[in-house]
Amino acid sequence: MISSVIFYLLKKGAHREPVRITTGEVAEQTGVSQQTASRKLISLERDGLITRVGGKVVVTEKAIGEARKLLREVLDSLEGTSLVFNGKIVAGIGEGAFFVKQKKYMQGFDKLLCFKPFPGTLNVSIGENDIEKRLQLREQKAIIINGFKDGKRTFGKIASYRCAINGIPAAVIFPEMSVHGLQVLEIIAPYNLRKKLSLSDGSEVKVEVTANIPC
Amino acid sequence: MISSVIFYLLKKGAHREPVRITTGEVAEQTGVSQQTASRKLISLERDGLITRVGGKVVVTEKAIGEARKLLREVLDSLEGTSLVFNGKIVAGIGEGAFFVKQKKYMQGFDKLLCFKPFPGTLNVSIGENDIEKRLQLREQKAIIINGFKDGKRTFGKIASYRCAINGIPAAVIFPEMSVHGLQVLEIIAPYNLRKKLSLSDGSEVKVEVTANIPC
DNA sequence: ATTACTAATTCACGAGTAA
DNA sequence: TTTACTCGTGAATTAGTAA
Repeated sequence: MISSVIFYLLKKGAHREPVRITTGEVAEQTGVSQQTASRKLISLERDGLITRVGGKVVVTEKAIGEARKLLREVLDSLEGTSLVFNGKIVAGIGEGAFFVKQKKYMQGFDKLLCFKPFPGTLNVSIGENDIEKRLQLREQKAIIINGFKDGKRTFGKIASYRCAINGIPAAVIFPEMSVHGLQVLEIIAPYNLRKKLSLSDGSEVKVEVTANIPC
Repeated sequence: MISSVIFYLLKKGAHREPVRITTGEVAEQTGVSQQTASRKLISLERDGLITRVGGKVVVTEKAIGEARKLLREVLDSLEGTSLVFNGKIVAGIGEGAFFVKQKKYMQGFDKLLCFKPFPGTLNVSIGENDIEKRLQLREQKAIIINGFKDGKRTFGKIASYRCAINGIPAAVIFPEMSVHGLQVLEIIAPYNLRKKLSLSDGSEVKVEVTANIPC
């Protein structure tokens, strides 16, 4: 478990190289006695979170990974995450509109994204370089629009994130059962974006996705 | 003191609005009993880190500030901080060269920045918009080159950060007793940057400063 | 100087439970 | 349901100290 002792060691740069750190110093900085600091370092070492050689301390990869994950999660929630994609408009097959129009989805969008989308999706093909960012995005906490059943057909849930396309508020959606691969972002907005932004197939657009930010 | 309970609350977005969070939930997520979670929330409330109204929890500004500070510090150390300045070359008064040439400083640069600088400084005037970033930079942990006394004269310490100017490794220095204001960044590098980058007064350059990153 | 053991102590914990 | 009280227990902490 990542403790304040690990945070202190990381602040000291003990993840890059062995750093001379005494138990007394840790004690003072984390508000415990020297003996407790000693015990904590021993137990961190036993748990494989640090290694010690000759009074110098190194934080292990394991601990670095855990710490980074925790910090990222909290900081993303605290400050939001912004990812910018550059892409080009590509033609859809009209399938998007059918899904977006579904009443239950509409209700979900209105409630969770705070707008009623225009019945249609704008497909943006992102560059090779942005695929990595796309994967990063999917690690962010999404706004989930629940799926539902409609007699014969099942409509899966939709993960979404608020975004701005060329500065206009919108949302990027990742339907559970998407027909699109990693290359295409599906965008919905309160209006017909093609008209509003005068877009046609091949137009270049900038999509700035902001995760972990409220309406 | 910022605890894992605060982190959990922040992940839940309890810094933006009151969030319904039960003691049982906190207990489960932080690996303690419901009773302990209850006690911890009570003590957080007593310490003014959270407030509770009708089962909903909000994290106070005080706690948010502390958490942000801690997270930033650790994350900066872990991942380094990168700040990009755009600026223009301006003429110096030759004073920089005199200081940089001092043997003691030279030794310090070589040891801490891992290069022997060309005896001269390149002055980059940054835009209005970048002043804020400059202040941000000075909050980062600097590489400190110690000052010294030379009989009559006192040479103050120099704070420095590694950087890349138009992609070339260099360092930006902030002498304790600088003649420059907030507008000008002083750059040193292993070579004559004016020649190497074919710069003249007024040339536009990009300076990417990377703090908290080793040589 | 620093580390970490043992012994004494405390105070944090979970169980049980009332509201 | 959830919260938070009391109480008994022991794990975690500090003091003292040896190495």
